[in-house]
Amino acid sequence: MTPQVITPQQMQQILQQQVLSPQQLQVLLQQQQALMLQQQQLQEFYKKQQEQLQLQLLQQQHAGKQPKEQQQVATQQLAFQQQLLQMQQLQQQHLLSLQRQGLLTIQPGQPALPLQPLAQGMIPTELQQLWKEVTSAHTAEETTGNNHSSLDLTTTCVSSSAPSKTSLIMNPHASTNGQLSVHTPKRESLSHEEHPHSHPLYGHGVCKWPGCEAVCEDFQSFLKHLNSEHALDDRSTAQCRVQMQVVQQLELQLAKDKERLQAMMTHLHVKSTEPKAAPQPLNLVSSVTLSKSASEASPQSLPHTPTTPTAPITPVTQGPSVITTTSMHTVGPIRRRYSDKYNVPISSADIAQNQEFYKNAEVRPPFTYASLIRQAILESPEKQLTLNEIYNWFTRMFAYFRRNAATWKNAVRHNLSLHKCFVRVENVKGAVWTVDEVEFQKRRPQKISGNPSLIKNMQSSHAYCTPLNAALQASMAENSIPLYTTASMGNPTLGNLASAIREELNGAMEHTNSNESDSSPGRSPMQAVHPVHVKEEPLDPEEAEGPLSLVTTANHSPDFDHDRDYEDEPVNEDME
DNA sequence: CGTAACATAAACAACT
DNA sequence: AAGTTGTTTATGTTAC
Repeated sequence: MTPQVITPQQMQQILQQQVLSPQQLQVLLQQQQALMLQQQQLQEFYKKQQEQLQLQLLQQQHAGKQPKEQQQVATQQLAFQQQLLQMQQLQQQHLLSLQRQGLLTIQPGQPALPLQPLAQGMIPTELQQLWKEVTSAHTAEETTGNNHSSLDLTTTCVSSSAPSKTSLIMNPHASTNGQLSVHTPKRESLSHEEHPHSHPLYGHGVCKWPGCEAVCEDFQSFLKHLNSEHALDDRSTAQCRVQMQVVQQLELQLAKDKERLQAMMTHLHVKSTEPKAAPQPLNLVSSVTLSKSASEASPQSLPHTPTTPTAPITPVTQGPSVITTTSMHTVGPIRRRYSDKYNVPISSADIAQNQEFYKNAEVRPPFTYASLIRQAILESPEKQLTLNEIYNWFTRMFAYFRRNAATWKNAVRHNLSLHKCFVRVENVKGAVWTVDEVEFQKRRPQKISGNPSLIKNMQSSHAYCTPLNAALQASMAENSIPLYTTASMGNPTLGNLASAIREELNGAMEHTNSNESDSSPGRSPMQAVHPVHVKEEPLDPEEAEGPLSLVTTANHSPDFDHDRDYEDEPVNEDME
């Protein structure tokens, strides 16, 4: 199983050279919309057929179930399914073409993970750089009215959260399918070519910048507004980023719906025409470049093999199970080395979400050893693990750590010893390691480079604002905290985004809290263990400091079976 | 450029 | 004796 992942480098390439180009973004959006339309047509078509079938079945029943008629129905069904498949193949071709253009970065069934670095992996400065490029290109083309429809997408997206009666027929969880065809992209694109005064961010006298909706009497005033209100600043940059993620979200949604369709057809016994057994991996490279050890460890992972079985994680299909695999202890800092540029902070939700991915793909997790160790310990029922149990957690949860055992085990031990936040507790049978949460939080780096005040304002409001707004605001606020694309969950889209964002925001708050409270007293009393061996520490005067909220907020997803088989089945560690 | 955080390697001791 | 566990030192990388 060769993980199909985009290397960070590729991501950046894509980001810098392709995705963010206004023209290409436009193309992407158009195609996206076209796809959505297709999807809807497909579904409607499907629905009709379904109704017909049912009708016929009913008639048959009344007529007394003659085998002949049943045969007829069967053939009809087959024909129908073939049609469906044809359409789907069309769609797939479309997707493939998108990929070839570098515009589409995901595949149905593709892991969510590779996407995240794409969106998240931009540090503010990079983003600004990119944004500069975009805006310069944008202004250059503004007169020709070229790029467009970002908000269309947004609105489309929003509307998609309404339940679709179409999909309800087959799947109560289906929520987005039929609703996406709000626009006819062709018309829009045409009008853009022809009317220099049309602008993707301007429509119906309103600025369509996400979250803006300022009324602009004419195009001129709109331009003025655009330049004044949406100039290059942190906010706009963040909003742009959010928009990217909205797009990604939609892509994921599409992938998911396709898969759903697949399942539906499968359910209806369409085994004959076996469509796509495996989603074609796009020409992604497994991210072996994440570290040198990884590259030497897995020399086999080469791209260009579209035959590779499906990517290990398909959170798209996995539903909530993927997410619930970890309680939401906020994972700490992220690894910096090698690829840190491309994956800035990732929340615990990320770790949870991508668990399936890391379990199977030999990709180096972007988290620090300390974070992982802590995660392992916190996941345990007793909040304590022996060294060996920690090892086992590593190997169980991360394919990457099934190699080079000597190296990373040493690192684990080293981290355990080095960091004050890990406390060794003598037990009846040996010693276990626990986490001093306060220490851990203390240790967390100041990842928030943006304006913390904004975040604060955010917190009060984020809970109830619309998901998209939440996304925007959150992104505005964080600047360095990613909104990850929620690729999983049965009923995804914005709701998930919202929760994801909430999660992120909490993370953000934690960051700020821990920063701010660095000088404030109040240590968490939660340390119930009795460290036998206390590490010498400088005993800073400000040592007493404890963001209590950190501890309490670290509990987002209670419905997690903590120790589902986590008890150390001896894992095959070094399998090299 | 200095510093902090991190990864990695390795020496070494204590223990099993 | 060999492996495990834990501590410590050293060095290099990266971000800030």
